[in-house]
Amino acid sequence: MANLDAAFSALADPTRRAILARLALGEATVMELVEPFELTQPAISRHLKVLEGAGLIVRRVEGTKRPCRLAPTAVAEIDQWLGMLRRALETNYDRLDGVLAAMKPEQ
Amino acid sequence: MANLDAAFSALADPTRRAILARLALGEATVMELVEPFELTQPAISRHLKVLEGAGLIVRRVEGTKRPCRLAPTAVAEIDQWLGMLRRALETNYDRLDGVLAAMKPEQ
DNA sequence: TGTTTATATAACAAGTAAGTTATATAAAAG
DNA sequence: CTTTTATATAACTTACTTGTTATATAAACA
Repeated sequence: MANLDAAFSALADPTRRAILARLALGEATVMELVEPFELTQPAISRHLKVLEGAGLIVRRVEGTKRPCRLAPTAVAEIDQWLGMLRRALETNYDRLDGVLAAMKPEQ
Repeated sequence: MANLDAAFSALADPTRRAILARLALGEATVMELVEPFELTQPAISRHLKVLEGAGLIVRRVEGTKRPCRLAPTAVAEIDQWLGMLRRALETNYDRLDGVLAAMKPEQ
């Protein structure tokens, strides 16, 4: 699961999360993604490269433009891994509930 | 949501994800967490500090030991943020389905 | 009390990340 | 064909990360 490194690492940056949030509203070109940020175009281009490398976005070629949109696969992978933690936390809660329930009568 | 930076960043490291996977099986002390890795104790101690800072684990004091266990809050936060992407991807799929459905008759 | 055990911290080296400016490329427009 | 527009890449700087070894602290034990 080497790709989780890239996916989580990509999501660790607030600019990249903001880009994903923007793409959640629909496709956007590089310049459209540059506009809302106080960053240069090369900086955004590199963020997009990171997101693409992590499988979080895909791009198509449209003349000189490169419209980006969300890709589905990485999120599914992340969800799957987090599911392990979720289940463990639920189990631990159940265990705690059990402990508390067992303690109640004596109190 | 400044904590998402810390949470995703913490999850980006495979050693830290392995530690979390171990803690999903139950509480463990620092030395118990060092054992399965080819890393020194200070390295693991720092990983644990990162995980704690991200709200992914909590520790209690038990004599000279510091048993660690999973903390629930951060995973919930992450899930919440990913929910935004999930919903967007579903919507985009629906949209694509719509487009494909609209195309079918003409083909 | 002196030693061992469990953990944390400091100091440092090497690698990676994220920003910048300058420049390259290639399609579009005139 | 020349210019503009959209994007990518290179070179560089600064800062952070992750590992190491050496050392500190404090509880447990003998």
